[in-house]
Amino acid sequence: MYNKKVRVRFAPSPTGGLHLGGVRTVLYNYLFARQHKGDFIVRIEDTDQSRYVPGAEEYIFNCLKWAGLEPDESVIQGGNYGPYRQSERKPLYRKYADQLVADGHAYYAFDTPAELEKMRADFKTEQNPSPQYDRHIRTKMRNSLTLPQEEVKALIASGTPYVIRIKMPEEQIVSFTDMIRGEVSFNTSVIDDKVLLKADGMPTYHLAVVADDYLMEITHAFRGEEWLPSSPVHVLLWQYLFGLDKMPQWAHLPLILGPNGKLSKRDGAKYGFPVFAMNWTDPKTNELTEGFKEKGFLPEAFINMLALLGWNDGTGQEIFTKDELIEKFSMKRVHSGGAKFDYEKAKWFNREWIKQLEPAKLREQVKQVFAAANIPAADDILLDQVILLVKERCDLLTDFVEQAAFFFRAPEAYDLDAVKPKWNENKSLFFVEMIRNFELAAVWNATDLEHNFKEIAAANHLKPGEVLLPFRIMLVGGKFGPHVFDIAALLGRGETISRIKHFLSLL
RNA sequence: GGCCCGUUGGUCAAGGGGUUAAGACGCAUCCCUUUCACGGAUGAAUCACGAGUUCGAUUCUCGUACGGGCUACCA
Repeated sequence: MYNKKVRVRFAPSPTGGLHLGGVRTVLYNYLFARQHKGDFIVRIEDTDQSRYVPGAEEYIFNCLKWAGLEPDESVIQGGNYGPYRQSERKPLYRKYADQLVADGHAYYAFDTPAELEKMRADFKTEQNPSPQYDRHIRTKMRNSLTLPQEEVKALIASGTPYVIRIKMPEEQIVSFTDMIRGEVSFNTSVIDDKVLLKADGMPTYHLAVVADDYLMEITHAFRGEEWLPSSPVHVLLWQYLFGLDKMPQWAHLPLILGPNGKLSKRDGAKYGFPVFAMNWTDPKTNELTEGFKEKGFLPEAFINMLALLGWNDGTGQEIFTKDELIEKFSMKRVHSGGAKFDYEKAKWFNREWIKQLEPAKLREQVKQVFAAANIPAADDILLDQVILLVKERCDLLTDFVEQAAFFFRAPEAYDLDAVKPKWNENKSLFFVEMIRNFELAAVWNATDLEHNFKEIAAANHLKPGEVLLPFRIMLVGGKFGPHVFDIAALLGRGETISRIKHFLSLL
């Protein structure tokens, strides 16, 4: 299908938590690479040194590892196209910027931040609330287009800080074919002269993404829709530097929206659902933002849910394994419109995955959740039986605590209100007799337990319903859980009897 | 303000000239279950609006409205 080996990249900026949309971008990259037997690269876009956040890079890789979307090449795996951190590639970019200047596609600009600020203030009107450094303004600024050549040379020689800006051509239509939305075009007259190389010698995203995609032989570039407005800059740079025929195919992914528009970090706290893949603690403020992992999501469910947020295979199938996604994913079937994230649906995906996964596949994750809640569950065989019994009533892995804690320790509280009002001497006598019966029972399984229980109830002129709920509360503490005799069977004779005795003493 | 992208039930969405406009989540009712769930059944609920093209537009074109994104020496 493609004559070159497919190479895609995810290029995060390590400035904080990894958001839903980011993981979905990773996913689509990953699926596309796997489907085409290509390479998936992670390149760290850390050209803004002022936004450096310690730990963010490591955090991103931890998230990818958890989600099962690990790259083939990155700062971790290495590769033949390194370094994979743009800050370490700094010397590479300058020559491209210089070449653009030499070819007349870019120029030096000496305006200080204060001067730029003044420009924006001076030219700001109601009609134009955010003036651009564009073809009109650049004639009024201090740059190599307006200054005499000697002065430019002198300024550079004296070490005056400067940036290199692209010189946007006039009245040119720049267009390209986006894999998701078809042909997209822009008029260069309304685009400003973006900075390509900053005063500190670092490239901006615009230069870096083009140079690195070229150097790393990227064939397909997928990124969020928020990049669409700057894509003409990138197309022009490709044209000037490397030729349009070498440019990767672009796909601008639709945005994932929150309940009130763009999904922001704050939405998580506000609406009670996570936005990050994993817990993220801001090193400056120490503020913790909860992640899907810690909230109790399975990675299988998480990527399944993300894959369907903007894509579907057209058949109505919603539950997909990673391998199925690799086989069936298609960029052409990705929606062009943004999708509002629905936490209820996300939980449904998780519930489906919990239901269909074998207890052994759930065991380690349930153990972690139990450990965090101080629930002693050392016996794997017992744990697997418990998981099997309760998993269909769990949306999240953390629900296992509530649903299964009573298997491992006696209830801390009892729903006495559900029992007391209807309690009587007859019921007390029944349970005393049940204790005797349990003590003498030859076998201990759910079927026989239930049989005996009902028989004795009948002999005591009690309807099963009158004593079933009290029995449940004795064992569980509340009105929930699997079939009560399954619980008793798993709890064992000693524990069952002891819980009945304890409860009777409370009445 | 300008530019760009988008718009099928509350949400995710199939369908791309003629359909009773799929399906899923959620919601409601019922069945199953002497708990809570699972499961099953049923139901309410959708083509933003206006023109045009056409014998016929949810589907194609153009406007309008609405939503979103971008508009930094951030990515």
